[in-house]
Amino acid sequence: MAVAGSEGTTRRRAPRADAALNRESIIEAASQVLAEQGTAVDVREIARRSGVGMGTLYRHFPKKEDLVRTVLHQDFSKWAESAREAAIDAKDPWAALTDFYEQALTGYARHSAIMENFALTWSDSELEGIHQLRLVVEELCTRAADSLRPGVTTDDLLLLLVSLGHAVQVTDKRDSHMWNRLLRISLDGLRADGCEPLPTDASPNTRRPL
Amino acid sequence: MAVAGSEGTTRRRAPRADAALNRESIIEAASQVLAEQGTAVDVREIARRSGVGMGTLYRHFPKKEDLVRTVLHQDFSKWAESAREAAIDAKDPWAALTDFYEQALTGYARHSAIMENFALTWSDSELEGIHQLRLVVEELCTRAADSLRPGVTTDDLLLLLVSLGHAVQVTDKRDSHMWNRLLRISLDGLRADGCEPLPTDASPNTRRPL
Amino acid sequence: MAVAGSEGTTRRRAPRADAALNRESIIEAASQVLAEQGTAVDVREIARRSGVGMGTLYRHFPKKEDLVRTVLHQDFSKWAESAREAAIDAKDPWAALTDFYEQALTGYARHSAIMENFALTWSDSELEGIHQLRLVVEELCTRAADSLRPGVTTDDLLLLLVSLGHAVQVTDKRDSHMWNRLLRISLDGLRADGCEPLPTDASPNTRRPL
Amino acid sequence: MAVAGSEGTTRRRAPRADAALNRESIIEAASQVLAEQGTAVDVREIARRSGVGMGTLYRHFPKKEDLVRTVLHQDFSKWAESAREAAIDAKDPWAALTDFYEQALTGYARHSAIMENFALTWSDSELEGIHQLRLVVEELCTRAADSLRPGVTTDDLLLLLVSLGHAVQVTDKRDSHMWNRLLRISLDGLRADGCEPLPTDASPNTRRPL
DNA sequence: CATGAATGAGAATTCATTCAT
DNA sequence: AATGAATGAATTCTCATTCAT
Repeated sequence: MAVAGSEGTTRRRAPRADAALNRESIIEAASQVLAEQGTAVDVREIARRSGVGMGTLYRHFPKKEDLVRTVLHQDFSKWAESAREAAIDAKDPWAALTDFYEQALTGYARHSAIMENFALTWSDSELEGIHQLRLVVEELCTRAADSLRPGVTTDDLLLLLVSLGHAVQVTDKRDSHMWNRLLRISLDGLRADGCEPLPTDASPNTRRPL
Repeated sequence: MAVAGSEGTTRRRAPRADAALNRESIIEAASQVLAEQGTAVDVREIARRSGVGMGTLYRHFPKKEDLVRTVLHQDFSKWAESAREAAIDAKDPWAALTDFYEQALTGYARHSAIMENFALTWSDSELEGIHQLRLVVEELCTRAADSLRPGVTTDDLLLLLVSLGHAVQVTDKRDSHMWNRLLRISLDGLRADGCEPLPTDASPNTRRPL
Repeated sequence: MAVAGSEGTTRRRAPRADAALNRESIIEAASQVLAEQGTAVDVREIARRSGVGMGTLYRHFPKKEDLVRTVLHQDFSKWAESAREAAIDAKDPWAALTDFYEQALTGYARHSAIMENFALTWSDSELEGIHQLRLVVEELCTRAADSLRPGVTTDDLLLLLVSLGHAVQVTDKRDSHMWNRLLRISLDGLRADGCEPLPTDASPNTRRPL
Repeated sequence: MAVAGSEGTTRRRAPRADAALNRESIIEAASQVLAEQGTAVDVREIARRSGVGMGTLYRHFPKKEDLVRTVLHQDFSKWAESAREAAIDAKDPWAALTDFYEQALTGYARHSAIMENFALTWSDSELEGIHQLRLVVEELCTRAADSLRPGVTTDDLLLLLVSLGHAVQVTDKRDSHMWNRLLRISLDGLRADGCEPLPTDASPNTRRPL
């Protein structure tokens, strides 16, 4: 296995003794597998797909969690970046926001491990990648402030992303119809048009204020 | 084990009285544990908490799945019922809808296994309990038709519940603030006020139609 | 369960507190079950079929083995008796022998536990029932001495019974054809007609004596 | 476990050399244990005797049945081969047949799992090894046709092997005397000498035809 | 430094036997 | 004395991590 120059199952193996290439192979394979199956994957599946042995994998990442963290860091960053780019091209702040959600939900919401982890850590941003995402949202929030109903915060937008991301995962892969409707609904709810402001501070559990 | 007079975590060891008590202990413990940890729990943890031996547990529920199904069935039904009751007392159809969401999200959205299962099966209602929930939502949807923006379906409302349910799980237990804001946003997005209708049929992946 | 006068699954339950009846129920159920499934049966299956509780069963037979031994004792005796009776009616000693085998193989060779145990203990007759069977065979052997090739012993005839009994178990229940052919072959091999005698004493591992 | 330098029951722990050695250890240990105890063995016993951990065993054989099948396949083939070789050297077709039985019964009839499986599958030859054995018997049957009483089939000879194999298992290991006598008897019954033919086709349950 | 085989602590399930009622 | 629920050790199989080569 891992014959120099030949091709295993998926990835190419370091043709020479360059550890960095191996590391990349592992991360790439792990990203795929984590996206497909979430963090509960068997480490051996990752080793298999990356074309390296278990020993090599564990040399680079002494614990499964180390590898997972690394991959999530990277994938979160890619996610943030792709969504940010989608937002940049928009003609106005509101379009930027909607394009951001479109892209974020289309591109990465099927990444099981991403969503799994996003759900757990969106608020404390322990992962660098999540922090980036938060920064993007923060900027969008600021820029679209005029179109947004008053009181909407970055955390609101992030939680909405978590929430819709889950809706995406839960609906049929070939049918973006369902979650798109939900997105439309939510975005309309975020609009300034005639809606009363959201409460600015802590007033938990309040029923509708009328 | 199950020392007389002492108290385990939850129930008494039911010195013998009736097996029904044990069965209840098991279900109750399982409900707790499933709520906390989802369906991936170790069966032994359930046995431990209910104060019974493995054999007893397996006498009542020959397969782990039997126990899980029983608990989910029961908890889904309780969920549907509690949410329905909250809706009944409302003064108008719209209030019924909002109260329904309030209650549904407050009461059970922390139940990991419930949400886990809801996410997987909300659309096919294989579980009796989910079917009940769907019926409730269906009725609410019909009754609030005037207040809802045109085109909103039962499936939309259910997916919204899945989605917000996840948001609840993801936010701090002692702070309903965050998800409540999201609920407000979503409900406003569902309102008829000046919003264009949602597309009635298949028009997937459309950006905002304007 | 075990309602007086009513009928459970198979057996009747002791209508009054007569332990002897219970004991009989247990033995009869055990006999059935052991015949069907061999000694590896679940004790609960026996309790179920006999209509008594586990406690009662274990009161009568403190160990599974006690019950098994009792049943085997009884069934071996019945076996010996039925085979002996078949032999008694025969018109001559040789016919007695063949009728004995016919009956022995037809009647009990499907009794899994019997055959299982017969295989293990045929030579030391630890069980009373096996001893009876041996006595029957001994007598048949003596009476048919003239028709049997010289040197054939009771042990030969018993081992043949073990051996053919296995053949019966191994062949299709509805086709006695196969094992009947084997029986014919073996019986012919036992006949005096022109065959040299079997070695009288210990000459183990000898190839054909020429 | 598997202390270097010490010796378990059978093999060395194969310090690493090659997994093939371990695989062999496992198969060899399994063969022994299966021979001794039949297919109901505890997998751990096999792991213990081969000096490997459970994980190793399960790496090589993902299911208990895989291991059992592998061992049975191999041992059946060895059996068929050894018996066939014994038959080849014989001076005439009849001697070939008797030598075949001698060898078949001497070599493998103590192998519990072999006989267990042979009993279950002798007629449908699902296992490759059994098929080989059947082919050998078929050839012997054809070649010895002149010496055999008319009507004897391959199935008769196979069932006889099953039957005598059981007799071997049932008799004392150090005394081949007993089953050898039975073999002599059966072989004589198979001879053409003055015996009426066996019924060619279906005439089940017939008593002696006279 | 790479490899992938080996490890062994779990996790689900079964069943002889005990014991509270 | 009868009941059948409760017990828990034993059994098959999995997977993160280590280690010999």
